[in-house]
Amino acid sequence: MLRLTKKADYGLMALKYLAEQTDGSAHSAKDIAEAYHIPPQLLAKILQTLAKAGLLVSHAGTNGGYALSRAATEITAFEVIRAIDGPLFITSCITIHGTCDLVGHCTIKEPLRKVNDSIKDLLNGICIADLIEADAEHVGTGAPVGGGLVSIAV
Amino acid sequence: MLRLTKKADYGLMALKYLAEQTDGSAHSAKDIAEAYHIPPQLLAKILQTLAKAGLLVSHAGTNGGYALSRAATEITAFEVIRAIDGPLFITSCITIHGTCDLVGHCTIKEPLRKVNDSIKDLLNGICIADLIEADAEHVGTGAPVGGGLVSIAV
DNA sequence: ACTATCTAGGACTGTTCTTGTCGGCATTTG
DNA sequence: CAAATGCCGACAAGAACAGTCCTAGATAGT
Repeated sequence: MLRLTKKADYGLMALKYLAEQTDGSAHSAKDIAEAYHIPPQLLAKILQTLAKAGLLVSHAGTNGGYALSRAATEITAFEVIRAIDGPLFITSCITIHGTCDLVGHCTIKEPLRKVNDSIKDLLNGICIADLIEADAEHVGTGAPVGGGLVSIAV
Repeated sequence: MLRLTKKADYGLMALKYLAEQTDGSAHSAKDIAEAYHIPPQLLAKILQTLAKAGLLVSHAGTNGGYALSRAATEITAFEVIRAIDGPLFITSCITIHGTCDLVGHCTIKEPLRKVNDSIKDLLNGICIADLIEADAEHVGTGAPVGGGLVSIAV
């Protein structure tokens, strides 16, 4: 639970891949899929979604493919996840309609909304470029995420 | 996505309910279920799980029921979620075995592990008592969660 | 001792989500 | 035109989730 879908995983990997390519040319879904052993057709879908969300620019035809629409420092993990997996709601109480199955009975909606926002902030503080510098001590670059990136035993 | 299950929701609500009762007596699954219009048998299961996890103490028999095993300030949201939904892994790369479907290919495992830990910290900084003071400005009490509990448009 | 009330826990079912595949169509390059 | 590539909708298998049902054991009150 509290799990990203594989699609979001794949999407992040693909974005990272594109961010690492500095030649400026487009890279096809097939190329990326092969690089990471991801089902090509599935990745194709994901890239299409990301393109529609404006995170990628696409170019059809021979030698076509995808490229980042912005600098890798300007695309956040939150945008990617949101584009692929949809709006982020950690609880069923927080829906698009703002209503809850348990209207009037749910007592944890507000507290959880704050948690929800905190996670959003967290993900918003991480950009694609950060994924590349995986060895850096910090995760966030801009957001006030706080220092406590301590591993807690599961 | 990045969603708590309803069970975890229900569990949190039930814990909050129990934390609000100051009479010290036990409260049955049925009582709580009725208070929140939750399917009684489902809540019963959840409470059993929480009892097995040591977060609740149970008492069978007439006038039996459940009570918190510790102070509401000593039970974190993370414990509840972990007890009900299992270990927290935001990505399939981070598993119990530590292995990834894409062994050797997955490039985002380490960055995401940090995010994972951050979310754990966040949830560990929230206790049942915090759910009650829903109007307080802050969410966390102990963890260095950072100030940015800003709502970001979804 | 009997009964009502409660927890404990297994089995099962229907629904939804996730993952992945297939097939057809549009666009661009050579 | 043909090959490469993106675009899009439909579909299917499997897993996860939500919820129900039934039975057994424990306890308090009478």
